[in-house]
Amino acid sequence: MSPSLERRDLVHELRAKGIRITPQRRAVIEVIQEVREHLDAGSLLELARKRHPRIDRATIYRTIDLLKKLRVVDELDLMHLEGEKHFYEVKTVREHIHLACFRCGRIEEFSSSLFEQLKSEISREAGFHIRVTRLEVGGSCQACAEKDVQEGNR
Amino acid sequence: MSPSLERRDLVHELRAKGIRITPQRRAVIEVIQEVREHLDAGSLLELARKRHPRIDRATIYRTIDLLKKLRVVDELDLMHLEGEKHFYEVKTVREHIHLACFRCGRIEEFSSSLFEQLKSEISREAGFHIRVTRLEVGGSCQACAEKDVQEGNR
DNA sequence: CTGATTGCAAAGAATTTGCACTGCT
DNA sequence: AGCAGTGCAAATTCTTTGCAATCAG
Repeated sequence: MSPSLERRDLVHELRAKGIRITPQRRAVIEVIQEVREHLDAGSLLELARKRHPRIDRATIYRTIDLLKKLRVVDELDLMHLEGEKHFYEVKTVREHIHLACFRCGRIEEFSSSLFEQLKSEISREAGFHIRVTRLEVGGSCQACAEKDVQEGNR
Repeated sequence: MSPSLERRDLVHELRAKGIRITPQRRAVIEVIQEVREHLDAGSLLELARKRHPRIDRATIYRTIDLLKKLRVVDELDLMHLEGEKHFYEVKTVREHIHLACFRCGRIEEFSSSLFEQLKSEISREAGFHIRVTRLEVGGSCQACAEKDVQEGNR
């Protein structure tokens, strides 16, 4: 129920920026901050409704849009493991990579200084001003890779 | 009109694998091989119809699926610059990164040995067996980054 | 010949929009 | 009080599916 320690208090942060905080927005923001899994719009709606029962789908999407524009959340596709939904997570200090297992569906997170180096290289060599990056990797997680071998898949 | 030199002849490659080559599939494959831009299902349909006028939307999607499963094409989101379409490209020897400019919409490609190193690191350290990766970067391309500064955006 | 592939039409999933009403600051 | 934000319902966009007819090998 309490926000994880390493995460900032988004509600205050946004209010300080002059963003209007409605109960609906508060509900969405709290859910997205407190739930560790990656949420799609549907589950976000479901969870936000526990706090603010009359909240509508449209408000969820509008709030997500707002948070994306403010750059406080990242949008993920997670390799479209389950349809074409998008998933959302609060931006972390260090960006991380998502490893999606096609076999068991688990999502692992991975971060690496090589990724940071790669991003600097991109800015430097392509003269590209990076606002957001998304690195998704699909394949088999360790456990499933072993099963693949046993079963002769690969 | 002629396929670019560095690309293999997919039709023969697939037939060798026992894949049935229909005129519809041939049309889709030829288009995807010959056109340099990233195509979404809609433009793929339009272009494939020039070769095989009665081809249907469903066949496009089914063929894309087939090619994805055979791992001869990659699916891209290109940062959802224009809606939620997906884009397709024939897999290249070396995977590359797509840089999407939010301002002018241009897509640049970038490849780097750091990316290859990062992928090895992921397999090694996470024990993850990588099948496909997608690295997309959004921001401002060189030209637009300059305009951003001039206009005080940033 | 025969099962894989296709076109068609309809359904489905995710997201967006127009508009009158509500409520934050 | 004023205007940004909301709920509702309908619309849009992209993709998938069921089924009878067709065709590649």
